[in-house]
Amino acid sequence: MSVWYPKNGRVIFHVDINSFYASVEAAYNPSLKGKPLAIAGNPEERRGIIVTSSYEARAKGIKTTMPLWQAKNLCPELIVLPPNFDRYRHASQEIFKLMAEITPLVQPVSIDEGYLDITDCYELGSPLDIAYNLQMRIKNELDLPCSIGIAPNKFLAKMASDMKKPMGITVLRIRDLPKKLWPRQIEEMYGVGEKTADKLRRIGVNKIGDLVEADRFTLRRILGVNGERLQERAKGIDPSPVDPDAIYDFKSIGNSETLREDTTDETVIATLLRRLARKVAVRLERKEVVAQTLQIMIRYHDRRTITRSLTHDEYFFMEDQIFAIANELFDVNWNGEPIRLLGITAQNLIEKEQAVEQLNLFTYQDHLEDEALQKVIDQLSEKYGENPFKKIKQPVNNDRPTTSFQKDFLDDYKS
DNA sequence: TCTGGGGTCCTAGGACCC
DNA sequence: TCTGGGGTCCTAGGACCC
Repeated sequence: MSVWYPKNGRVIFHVDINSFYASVEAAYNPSLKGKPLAIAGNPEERRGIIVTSSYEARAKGIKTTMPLWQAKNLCPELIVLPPNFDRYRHASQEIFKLMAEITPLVQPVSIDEGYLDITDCYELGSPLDIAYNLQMRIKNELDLPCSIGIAPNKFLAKMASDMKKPMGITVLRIRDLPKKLWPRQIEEMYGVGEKTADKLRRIGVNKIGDLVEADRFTLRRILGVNGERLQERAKGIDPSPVDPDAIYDFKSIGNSETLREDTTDETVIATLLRRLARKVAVRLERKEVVAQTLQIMIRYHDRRTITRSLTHDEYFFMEDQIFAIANELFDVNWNGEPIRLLGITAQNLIEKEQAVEQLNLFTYQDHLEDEALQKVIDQLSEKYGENPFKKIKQPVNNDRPTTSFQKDFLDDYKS
Protein backbone atom coordinates (compact mmCIF):
# COMPACT_ATOMS: atom_id res chain seq x y z
CA MET A 1 0.00 0.00 0.00
CA SER A 2 1.48 3.33 -1.05
CA VAL A 3 1.71 6.19 1.42
CA TRP A 4 -0.39 9.12 0.30
CA TYR A 5 0.27 12.68 1.36
CA PRO A 6 -2.36 15.39 0.99
CA LYS A 7 -0.90 18.44 -0.71
CA ASN A 8 -3.40 20.95 0.60
CA GLY A 9 -7.06 21.32 1.39
CA ARG A 10 -9.34 18.66 2.74
CA VAL A 11 -10.40 15.18 1.65
CA ILE A 12 -14.07 14.54 2.30
CA PHE A 13 -16.13 11.39 1.73
CA HIS A 14 -19.86 11.23 1.26
CA VAL A 15 -21.14 7.71 1.83
CA ASP A 16 -24.64 6.82 0.70
CA ILE A 17 -26.25 3.38 1.04
CA ASN A 18 -28.02 2.48 -2.20
CA SER A 19 -31.82 2.04 -1.79
CA PHE A 20 -31.25 1.66 1.92
CA TYR A 21 -34.53 0.21 3.24
CA ALA A 22 -34.85 -2.23 0.35
CA SER A 23 -31.20 -3.27 0.68
CA VAL A 24 -31.56 -3.93 4.40
CA GLU A 25 -34.62 -6.11 3.77
CA ALA A 26 -32.74 -8.05 1.09
CA ALA A 27 -29.81 -8.52 3.49
CA TYR A 28 -32.19 -10.02 6.07
CA ASN A 29 -33.99 -12.16 3.53
CA PRO A 30 -31.69 -13.02 0.63
CA SER A 31 -34.54 -14.61 -1.31
CA LEU A 32 -35.64 -11.05 -2.06
CA LYS A 33 -32.44 -10.34 -3.97
CA GLY A 34 -32.80 -9.70 -7.66
CA LYS A 35 -36.54 -9.14 -7.34
CA PRO A 36 -38.58 -5.96 -7.70
CA LEU A 37 -39.00 -4.90 -4.08
CA ALA A 38 -40.53 -1.79 -2.58
CA ILE A 39 -40.96 -0.46 0.93
CA ALA A 40 -44.22 1.38 1.35
CA GLY A 41 -45.85 3.03 4.34
CA ASN A 42 -49.10 1.23 5.18
CA PRO A 43 -48.95 -1.34 2.35
CA GLU A 44 -52.55 -2.36 3.01
CA GLU A 45 -53.93 1.13 3.11
CA ARG A 46 -55.23 3.46 0.50
CA ARG A 47 -52.72 6.21 1.09
CA GLY A 48 -49.52 4.24 1.11
CA ILE A 49 -46.63 5.57 -0.96
CA ILE A 50 -43.35 4.07 -2.14
CA VAL A 51 -40.56 5.02 0.25
CA THR A 52 -37.73 3.10 -1.40
CA SER A 53 -37.45 0.49 -4.10
CA SER A 54 -34.84 -1.95 -5.37
CA TYR A 55 -33.08 -1.32 -8.67
CA GLU A 56 -35.14 -4.12 -10.24
CA ALA A 57 -38.30 -2.21 -9.25
CA ARG A 58 -36.89 1.06 -10.56
CA ALA A 59 -36.27 -0.62 -13.89
CA LYS A 60 -40.05 -1.10 -14.11
CA GLY A 61 -40.64 2.59 -13.52
CA ILE A 62 -41.22 2.50 -9.77
CA LYS A 63 -40.26 5.79 -8.15
CA THR A 64 -40.08 7.12 -4.61
CA THR A 65 -43.29 8.88 -3.41
CA MET A 66 -45.38 7.13 -6.05
CA PRO A 67 -48.77 6.03 -4.65
CA LEU A 68 -48.77 2.30 -3.99
CA TRP A 69 -51.73 1.52 -6.24
CA GLN A 70 -49.97 3.20 -9.13
CA ALA A 71 -46.80 1.19 -8.50
CA LYS A 72 -48.77 -2.06 -8.47
CA ASN A 73 -50.37 -1.18 -11.78
CA LEU A 74 -46.96 -0.59 -13.24
CA CYS A 75 -45.45 -3.75 -11.81
CA PRO A 76 -47.99 -6.37 -10.65
CA GLU A 77 -45.27 -8.71 -9.38
CA LEU A 78 -43.86 -5.99 -7.08
CA ILE A 79 -43.06 -7.29 -3.61
CA VAL A 80 -44.18 -4.72 -1.05
CA LEU A 81 -42.98 -4.64 2.55
CA PRO A 82 -43.88 -2.29 5.39
CA PRO A 83 -40.95 -0.34 6.83
CA ASN A 84 -39.17 -1.92 9.78
CA PHE A 85 -37.46 1.05 11.39
CA ASP A 86 -35.84 -0.88 14.22
CA ARG A 87 -34.08 -2.98 11.63
CA TYR A 88 -32.93 0.10 9.70
CA ARG A 89 -31.72 1.88 12.81
CA HIS A 90 -29.68 -1.16 13.76
CA ALA A 91 -28.14 -1.45 10.29
CA SER A 92 -27.41 2.28 10.39
CA GLN A 93 -25.52 1.96 13.68
CA GLU A 94 -23.38 -0.82 12.23
CA ILE A 95 -22.54 1.29 9.19
CA PHE A 96 -21.49 4.27 11.28
CA LYS A 97 -19.39 1.99 13.50
CA LEU A 98 -17.38 0.99 10.45
CA MET A 99 -16.94 4.64 9.47
CA ALA A 100 -15.84 5.55 13.01
CA GLU A 101 -13.02 3.01 12.72
CA ILE A 102 -11.51 5.25 10.04
CA THR A 103 -11.87 8.62 11.78
CA PRO A 104 -13.82 10.28 14.59
CA LEU A 105 -14.71 13.02 12.08
CA VAL A 106 -17.94 11.39 10.95
CA GLN A 107 -21.09 13.44 10.44
CA PRO A 108 -24.27 11.38 10.06
CA VAL A 109 -26.77 13.36 7.98
CA SER A 110 -29.56 10.84 7.79
CA ILE A 111 -30.16 7.21 8.62
CA ASP A 112 -28.25 6.05 5.55
CA GLU A 113 -25.68 8.71 4.67
CA GLY A 114 -22.79 10.51 6.23
CA TYR A 115 -19.70 12.61 5.66
CA LEU A 116 -16.17 11.72 6.72
CA ASP A 117 -13.22 14.07 6.87
CA ILE A 118 -10.25 11.79 6.10
CA THR A 119 -7.73 14.58 5.49
CA ASP A 120 -5.50 13.32 8.28
CA CYS A 121 -5.93 9.63 7.56
CA TYR A 122 -3.09 9.33 5.06
CA GLU A 123 -1.47 6.56 7.12
CA LEU A 124 -4.38 4.34 6.13
CA GLY A 125 -3.54 4.69 2.45
CA SER A 126 -4.76 6.81 -0.43
CA PRO A 127 -8.32 8.13 -0.36
CA LEU A 128 -9.22 5.60 -3.04
CA ASP A 129 -7.79 2.76 -0.92
CA ILE A 130 -9.74 3.94 2.12
CA ALA A 131 -12.96 4.28 0.12
CA TYR A 132 -12.54 0.88 -1.47
CA ASN A 133 -11.90 -0.80 1.89
CA LEU A 134 -14.89 0.88 3.50
CA GLN A 135 -17.16 -0.07 0.63
CA MET A 136 -15.95 -3.68 0.80
CA ARG A 137 -16.45 -3.90 4.55
CA ILE A 138 -20.00 -2.53 4.31
CA LYS A 139 -20.68 -5.04 1.55
CA ASN A 140 -19.00 -8.08 3.12
CA GLU A 141 -19.92 -7.56 6.76
CA LEU A 142 -23.38 -6.01 6.41
CA ASP A 143 -24.37 -7.13 2.91
CA LEU A 144 -25.23 -3.55 1.93
CA PRO A 145 -24.23 -1.72 -1.27
CA CYS A 146 -23.03 1.86 -1.05
CA SER A 147 -21.68 4.66 -3.21
CA ILE A 148 -18.86 6.91 -2.08
CA GLY A 149 -18.00 10.39 -3.31
CA ILE A 150 -14.50 11.78 -2.72
CA ALA A 151 -13.95 15.53 -2.99
CA PRO A 152 -12.37 18.56 -1.31
CA ASN A 153 -15.65 19.55 0.39
CA LYS A 154 -19.04 18.26 1.45
CA PHE A 155 -21.06 19.61 -1.44
CA LEU A 156 -18.80 18.12 -4.11
CA ALA A 157 -18.56 14.82 -2.21
CA LYS A 158 -22.35 14.68 -2.10
CA MET A 159 -22.60 15.36 -5.84
CA ALA A 160 -19.90 12.77 -6.51
CA SER A 161 -21.56 9.95 -4.56
CA ASP A 162 -24.63 10.45 -6.73
CA MET A 163 -22.72 10.02 -9.98
CA LYS A 164 -22.13 6.26 -9.87
CA LYS A 165 -24.76 3.97 -8.34
CA PRO A 166 -24.90 1.34 -7.06
CA MET A 167 -21.49 0.46 -5.57
CA GLY A 168 -19.69 3.42 -7.13
CA ILE A 169 -16.63 5.33 -6.03
CA THR A 170 -16.28 8.74 -7.68
CA VAL A 171 -13.52 11.29 -7.26
CA LEU A 172 -14.50 14.88 -7.98
CA ARG A 173 -11.65 17.38 -7.94
CA ILE A 174 -11.86 21.07 -8.77
CA ARG A 175 -10.25 20.44 -12.14
CA ASP A 176 -12.95 17.86 -12.92
CA LEU A 177 -15.81 20.35 -12.55
CA PRO A 178 -16.03 21.56 -16.20
CA LYS A 179 -16.39 17.98 -17.45
CA LYS A 180 -18.16 16.20 -14.61
CA LEU A 181 -20.34 18.77 -12.86
CA TRP A 182 -21.09 21.77 -15.03
CA PRO A 183 -22.71 19.90 -17.96
CA ARG A 184 -25.41 18.50 -15.66
CA GLN A 185 -28.98 19.80 -15.55
CA ILE A 186 -29.58 22.39 -12.85
CA GLU A 187 -32.17 20.30 -10.99
CA GLU A 188 -29.55 17.60 -10.39
CA MET A 189 -27.77 19.97 -8.06
CA TYR A 190 -28.16 19.30 -4.35
CA GLY A 191 -30.20 22.16 -2.89
CA VAL A 192 -32.05 22.90 -6.14
CA GLY A 193 -35.60 21.58 -6.14
CA GLU A 194 -38.47 22.09 -8.53
CA LYS A 195 -39.27 25.69 -7.60
CA THR A 196 -35.69 26.88 -7.61
CA ALA A 197 -35.02 25.10 -10.91
CA ASP A 198 -38.01 26.92 -12.47
CA LYS A 199 -36.77 30.29 -11.26
CA LEU A 200 -33.25 29.61 -12.50
CA ARG A 201 -34.43 28.47 -15.92
CA ARG A 202 -36.33 31.73 -16.28
CA ILE A 203 -33.05 33.63 -16.06
CA GLY A 204 -31.35 31.29 -18.50
CA VAL A 205 -29.67 28.94 -16.04
CA ASN A 206 -30.28 25.44 -17.38
CA LYS A 207 -27.06 23.67 -16.45
CA ILE A 208 -25.00 23.79 -13.29
CA GLY A 209 -22.26 25.51 -15.28
CA ASP A 210 -24.67 28.34 -16.19
CA LEU A 211 -25.01 29.09 -12.49
CA VAL A 212 -21.29 29.83 -12.28
CA GLU A 213 -21.70 32.51 -14.95
CA ALA A 214 -24.98 33.96 -13.66
CA ASP A 215 -25.22 37.50 -12.34
CA ARG A 216 -24.82 37.57 -8.59
CA PHE A 217 -27.33 40.34 -7.94
CA THR A 218 -29.98 38.66 -10.03
CA LEU A 219 -29.46 35.46 -8.06
CA ARG A 220 -29.65 37.39 -4.82
CA ARG A 221 -32.87 39.06 -5.95
CA ILE A 222 -34.72 35.89 -6.98
CA LEU A 223 -33.34 33.41 -4.43
CA GLY A 224 -32.03 35.43 -1.48
CA VAL A 225 -28.88 34.25 0.26
CA ASN A 226 -29.50 30.79 -1.11
CA GLY A 227 -28.81 32.10 -4.62
CA GLU A 228 -25.33 33.22 -3.66
CA ARG A 229 -24.64 30.02 -1.78
CA LEU A 230 -25.72 27.89 -4.72
CA GLN A 231 -23.42 29.85 -7.00
CA GLU A 232 -20.48 29.34 -4.64
CA ARG A 233 -21.15 25.63 -4.57
CA ALA A 234 -21.42 25.42 -8.35
CA LYS A 235 -17.95 26.97 -8.43
CA GLY A 236 -16.81 24.18 -6.13
CA ILE A 237 -16.65 26.26 -2.96
CA ASP A 238 -18.16 24.93 0.27
CA PRO A 239 -16.28 25.70 3.49
CA SER A 240 -18.76 23.97 5.83
CA PRO A 241 -16.91 21.58 8.14
CA VAL A 242 -17.67 17.93 8.82
CA ASP A 243 -19.28 18.29 12.23
CA PRO A 244 -19.66 15.08 14.27
CA ASP A 245 -21.72 16.93 16.91
CA ALA A 246 -24.31 18.28 14.49
CA ILE A 247 -26.73 15.47 15.30
CA TYR A 248 -26.86 16.44 18.95
CA ASP A 249 -28.34 19.87 18.52
CA PHE A 250 -31.68 18.96 17.02
CA LYS A 251 -34.17 21.80 16.79
CA SER A 252 -37.56 20.12 16.91
CA ILE A 253 -39.35 16.86 17.58
CA GLY A 254 -42.64 16.19 15.85
CA ASN A 255 -45.09 13.53 14.80
CA SER A 256 -47.81 13.68 12.20
CA GLU A 257 -50.29 11.27 10.71
CA THR A 258 -52.49 11.15 7.66
CA LEU A 259 -55.93 9.82 8.44
CA ARG A 260 -57.29 6.87 6.53
CA GLU A 261 -60.15 9.07 5.42
CA ASP A 262 -60.71 12.79 5.69
CA THR A 263 -62.76 13.52 8.75
CA THR A 264 -64.67 16.11 10.75
CA ASP A 265 -65.38 13.62 13.54
CA GLU A 266 -64.31 15.22 16.81
CA THR A 267 -63.72 11.91 18.54
CA VAL A 268 -61.43 10.75 15.77
CA ILE A 269 -59.59 14.07 15.86
CA ALA A 270 -59.17 14.10 19.62
CA THR A 271 -57.98 10.50 19.62
CA LEU A 272 -55.36 11.28 17.02
CA LEU A 273 -54.19 14.40 18.85
CA ARG A 274 -53.85 12.34 21.99
CA ARG A 275 -51.78 9.70 20.19
CA LEU A 276 -49.52 12.35 18.63
CA ALA A 277 -49.08 14.09 21.97
CA ARG A 278 -48.04 10.80 23.53
CA LYS A 279 -45.50 10.07 20.79
CA VAL A 280 -43.96 13.51 21.06
CA ALA A 281 -43.84 13.29 24.87
CA VAL A 282 -42.13 9.90 24.75
CA ARG A 283 -39.53 11.19 22.33
CA LEU A 284 -38.86 14.34 24.39
CA GLU A 285 -38.44 12.14 27.43
CA ARG A 286 -36.08 9.79 25.65
CA LYS A 287 -33.89 12.66 24.49
CA GLU A 288 -34.14 14.35 27.88
CA VAL A 289 -35.24 17.69 26.52
CA VAL A 290 -38.09 20.06 27.28
CA ALA A 291 -39.84 22.42 24.89
CA GLN A 292 -41.02 25.99 24.96
CA THR A 293 -42.99 26.13 21.72
CA LEU A 294 -45.69 23.84 20.45
CA GLN A 295 -46.80 23.81 16.83
CA ILE A 296 -49.74 22.01 15.33
CA MET A 297 -50.24 21.31 11.67
CA ILE A 298 -53.62 20.86 10.01
CA ARG A 299 -53.84 19.58 6.45
CA TYR A 300 -57.31 19.88 4.97
CA HIS A 301 -59.07 17.64 2.43
CA ASP A 302 -57.72 19.77 -0.44
CA ARG A 303 -54.14 19.55 0.94
CA ARG A 304 -54.11 23.15 2.06
CA THR A 305 -51.92 23.14 5.13
CA ILE A 306 -51.73 25.53 8.04
CA THR A 307 -49.44 25.62 11.04
CA ARG A 308 -50.18 27.38 14.30
CA SER A 309 -47.79 27.64 17.18
CA LEU A 310 -47.57 29.00 20.66
CA THR A 311 -44.50 29.93 22.66
CA HIS A 312 -45.11 29.43 26.33
CA ASP A 313 -43.43 31.34 29.17
CA GLU A 314 -42.15 28.13 30.63
CA TYR A 315 -40.98 24.73 29.50
CA PHE A 316 -43.19 21.69 29.09
CA PHE A 317 -42.65 18.03 28.22
CA MET A 318 -45.52 15.92 29.57
CA GLU A 319 -48.08 14.24 27.39
CA ASP A 320 -50.97 15.96 29.14
CA GLN A 321 -49.40 19.37 28.71
CA ILE A 322 -48.72 18.76 25.05
CA PHE A 323 -52.17 17.38 24.43
CA ALA A 324 -53.90 20.25 26.19
CA ILE A 325 -52.02 22.95 24.31
CA ALA A 326 -52.35 21.15 20.97
CA ASN A 327 -56.04 20.62 21.56
CA GLU A 328 -56.58 24.26 22.37
CA LEU A 329 -54.57 25.39 19.36
CA PHE A 330 -56.63 23.07 17.23
CA ASP A 331 -59.96 24.29 18.54
CA VAL A 332 -59.29 27.96 18.01
CA ASN A 333 -57.90 27.44 14.51
CA TRP A 334 -59.89 24.68 12.85
CA ASN A 335 -62.18 26.04 10.15
CA GLY A 336 -64.54 23.06 10.34
CA GLU A 337 -63.53 21.55 6.99
CA PRO A 338 -62.63 17.86 6.63
CA ILE A 339 -59.12 17.07 7.82
CA ARG A 340 -56.57 14.89 6.08
CA LEU A 341 -53.58 15.13 8.42
CA LEU A 342 -52.70 16.35 11.89
CA GLY A 343 -49.26 16.97 13.34
CA ILE A 344 -47.74 18.13 16.61
CA THR A 345 -44.19 19.44 16.85
CA ALA A 346 -42.25 20.59 19.91
CA GLN A 347 -39.78 23.41 19.21
CA ASN A 348 -37.35 25.66 21.10
CA LEU A 349 -35.91 22.66 22.87
CA ILE A 350 -33.41 22.74 25.69
CA GLU A 351 -31.90 19.97 27.75
CA LYS A 352 -33.97 19.01 30.73
CA GLU A 353 -31.01 19.47 33.06
CA GLN A 354 -30.55 23.00 31.85
CA ALA A 355 -34.23 23.70 32.44
CA VAL A 356 -33.98 22.32 35.96
CA GLU A 357 -31.13 24.73 36.62
CA GLN A 358 -33.19 27.64 35.41
CA LEU A 359 -36.18 26.81 37.55
CA ASN A 360 -37.29 23.97 39.70
CA LEU A 361 -39.02 21.82 37.16
CA PHE A 362 -40.64 19.66 39.78
CA THR A 363 -42.33 22.55 41.48
CA TYR A 364 -43.08 23.79 38.06
CA GLN A 365 -44.97 20.65 37.07
CA ASP A 366 -47.61 21.36 39.67
CA HIS A 367 -47.64 24.97 38.69
CA LEU A 368 -48.32 24.15 35.08
CA GLU A 369 -51.17 21.91 35.96
CA ASP A 370 -53.07 24.75 37.56
CA GLU A 371 -52.27 28.27 36.54
CA ALA A 372 -49.85 28.16 33.69
CA LEU A 373 -52.04 26.07 31.47
CA GLN A 374 -54.96 28.37 32.05
CA LYS A 375 -52.65 31.16 30.98
CA VAL A 376 -51.96 29.39 27.69
CA ILE A 377 -55.65 29.02 27.07
CA ASP A 378 -56.33 32.66 27.90
CA GLN A 379 -53.46 33.69 25.68
CA LEU A 380 -54.95 31.78 22.78
CA SER A 381 -58.51 32.93 23.14
CA GLU A 382 -57.29 36.50 23.42
CA LYS A 383 -55.36 36.08 20.21
CA TYR A 384 -57.84 34.20 18.11
CA GLY A 385 -61.15 34.89 19.84
CA GLU A 386 -63.87 32.31 19.94
CA ASN A 387 -63.82 29.90 17.03
CA PRO A 388 -67.26 29.85 15.39
CA PHE A 389 -66.75 26.20 14.56
CA LYS A 390 -65.82 25.25 18.07
CA LYS A 391 -68.00 22.61 19.57
CA ILE A 392 -68.02 20.87 22.89
CA LYS A 393 -65.46 18.14 22.84
CA GLN A 394 -66.13 14.70 24.24
CA PRO A 395 -63.75 13.65 26.99
CA VAL A 396 -61.10 11.39 25.51
CA ASN A 397 -61.34 7.79 26.60
CA ASN A 398 -57.98 6.19 26.90
CA ASP A 399 -56.22 3.72 29.09
CA ARG A 400 -54.64 6.33 31.32
CA PRO A 401 -56.12 7.93 34.39
CA THR A 402 -57.39 11.44 33.80
CA THR A 403 -55.32 13.96 35.70
CA SER A 404 -56.89 16.67 37.76
CA PHE A 405 -55.76 19.33 35.36
CA GLN A 406 -57.28 17.44 32.47
CA LYS A 407 -60.63 17.35 34.24
CA ASP A 408 -60.47 21.07 34.88
CA PHE A 409 -59.54 21.60 31.33
CA LEU A 410 -62.47 19.61 30.03
CA ASP A 411 -64.80 21.27 32.52
CA ASP A 412 -63.71 24.61 31.20
CA TYR A 413 -64.72 23.47 27.82
CA LYS A 414 -68.25 22.67 28.70
CA SER A 415 -68.88 25.99 30.33
C1' DT B 1 -57.63 5.78 -5.99
C1' DC B 2 -52.99 10.86 -6.14
C1' DT B 3 -49.28 12.43 -3.49
C1' DG B 4 -46.05 9.79 3.93
C1' DG B 5 -43.43 11.37 7.69
C1' DG B 6 -39.20 12.99 9.66
C1' DG B 7 -36.59 17.10 9.63
C1' DT B 8 -33.70 22.03 8.58
C1' DC B 9 -33.19 26.64 7.04
C1' DC B 10 -34.85 31.07 5.20
C1' DT B 11 -38.07 34.99 4.61
C1' DA B 12 -41.29 38.41 5.71
C1' DG B 13 -44.35 40.93 8.57
C1' DG B 14 -45.86 42.57 13.01
C1' DA B 15 -45.11 43.66 17.92
C1' DC B 16 -42.35 45.84 20.95
C1' DC B 17 -38.50 48.43 22.83
C1' DC B 18 -35.09 52.14 22.99
C1' DT C 1 -48.33 68.35 12.05
C1' DC C 2 -48.42 62.52 9.25
C1' DT C 3 -44.66 60.87 11.92
C1' DG C 4 -36.93 57.86 12.46
C1' DG C 5 -34.23 53.92 12.72
C1' DG C 6 -32.33 49.89 14.65
C1' DG C 7 -32.73 45.57 17.03
C1' DT C 8 -35.07 41.37 18.76
C1' DC C 9 -38.64 38.08 19.24
C1' DC C 10 -42.53 35.59 17.51
C1' DT C 11 -45.31 33.58 13.94
C1' DA C 12 -46.58 31.48 9.42
C1' DG C 13 -45.36 29.78 5.25
C1' DG C 14 -42.30 27.97 1.73
C1' DA C 15 -38.46 25.29 -0.20
C1' DC C 16 -35.70 21.51 0.21
C1' DC C 17 -33.84 16.89 1.63
C1' DC C 18 -34.09 11.80 2.84
